[in-house]
Amino acid sequence: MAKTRTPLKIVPAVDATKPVPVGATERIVESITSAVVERRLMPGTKLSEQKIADIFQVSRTLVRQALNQLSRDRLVTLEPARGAFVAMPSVDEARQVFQVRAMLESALVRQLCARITDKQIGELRIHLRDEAAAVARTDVPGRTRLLADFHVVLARMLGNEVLAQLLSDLLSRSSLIALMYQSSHSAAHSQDEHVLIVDALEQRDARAAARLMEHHISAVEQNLRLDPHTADLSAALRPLG
Amino acid sequence: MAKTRTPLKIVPAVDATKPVPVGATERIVESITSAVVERRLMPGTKLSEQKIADIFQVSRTLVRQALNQLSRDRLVTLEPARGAFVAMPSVDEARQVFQVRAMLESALVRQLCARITDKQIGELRIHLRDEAAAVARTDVPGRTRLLADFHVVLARMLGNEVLAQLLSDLLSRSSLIALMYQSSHSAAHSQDEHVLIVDALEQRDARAAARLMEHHISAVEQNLRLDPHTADLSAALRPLG
DNA sequence: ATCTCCAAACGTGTATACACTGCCCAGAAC
DNA sequence: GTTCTGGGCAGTGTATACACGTTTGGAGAT
Repeated sequence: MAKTRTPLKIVPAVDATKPVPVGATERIVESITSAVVERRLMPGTKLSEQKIADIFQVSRTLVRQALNQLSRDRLVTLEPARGAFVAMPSVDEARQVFQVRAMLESALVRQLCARITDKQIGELRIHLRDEAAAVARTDVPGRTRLLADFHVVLARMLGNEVLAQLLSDLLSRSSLIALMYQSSHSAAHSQDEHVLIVDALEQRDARAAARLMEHHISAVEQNLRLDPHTADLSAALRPLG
Repeated sequence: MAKTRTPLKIVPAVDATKPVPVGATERIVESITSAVVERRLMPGTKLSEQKIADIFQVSRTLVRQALNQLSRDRLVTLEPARGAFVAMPSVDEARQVFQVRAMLESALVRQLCARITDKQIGELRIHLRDEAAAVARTDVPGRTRLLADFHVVLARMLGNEVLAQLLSDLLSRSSLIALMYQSSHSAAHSQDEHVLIVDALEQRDARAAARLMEHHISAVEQNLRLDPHTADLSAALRPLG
């Protein structure tokens, strides 16, 4: 294994999709989060403080702050006196994340049916169109972000920022999980299910929307390589760092 | 207003109820969290880095780490170049927290009915007894903690640590909210409702358990001084720091 | 040739130093 | 008397220094 190739594909946040963070710490957090979600950083990768500090031209102090935040988001794990690594969520943790998502999001769409406006339906249709486009052109980072954002957009439509924030965290973790236990659930399939959910919302059918959402999340989870040869996989991935 | 009285009633974590944290940062986080939950720190109180550092006999570095963590938990707010303050959740935020709790916890008890064991019912009964005892002897910190822990214990019984962690955060925030918008919902009343929920769990009546839990959370929320003269109250509390 | 042990280097954990921002109050102008 | 201005001070924001634990590479012995 060539040790000389650059292990860190973190670029100082030239991400135009989000409002550019002003604080140095936030910029680092955003960059690493993006790098993980967009599959440029593999689980288990060591995140050396000094290397990151050099990349961002700041001192280790700010890097440590960023890594601490990321560890609270469960995107990186901090091993005492050993360093920070991109998290490797266990199978149990993966299942638990999806269980919580199912709880939250089925309740979310159920309540959303009662108060969603036609204008909001229109916004969702636009989002679905963007998703389909990203899927069609095989834009992996773009489609990953859009498919995740769909769920956050729903939360925002409830007008509940607390919920939106929570779901945002859970979706980042879901991305990491999907990355680790490579999903066989095609993006196209996910996108189809999103359409069905919006259809149910448009018809104000709370029961159907909740059922479809639960089915969607369950489908994504079932298509992870969790249940089968999980021991093999995690063992195979262990010495990857 | 006497400016000379000590504003910080933080004691270096001699809390025997939880497994004592080993790390210095964790100890500080735990102490401040306890102080807030147990009503020894009022919302809006300034948390000076140097003063806290003196109390815990550590450098500002570790205090900053702790304050950063606490700000992520929304228990303190960090105002740039001004300092850290005990958070003052807005009315909107309060409602949103309770809405999310209702979503999570109704789903929680619904699923718990299917798999709860008699042994776990027994553990819950013991917890209820402790609650009742704390209420009876008017042990405000103790009863507050026990009434909140009830919900976390339920989450743990589902075997979902992710959910338990999430709920733990939401309950800390709920405590802060209850402290700020002084609840008229008596602890005794809350305790009674906990008993009813366990009764429903014992009978494996998912529908009833969910309904009771939603009612319970709604009751706590309704008894906050949110809806009425909210403008007056928040204005009155503003210059408290 | 392989294993063990020691030492040096690397990297993290904590403390300290310094710069800079916002706040408070004194003093002057109106 | 009120208001605006400027300087000093307290406190945060970032960087740097140092101590300690971990890892790694090699020398020696079996």
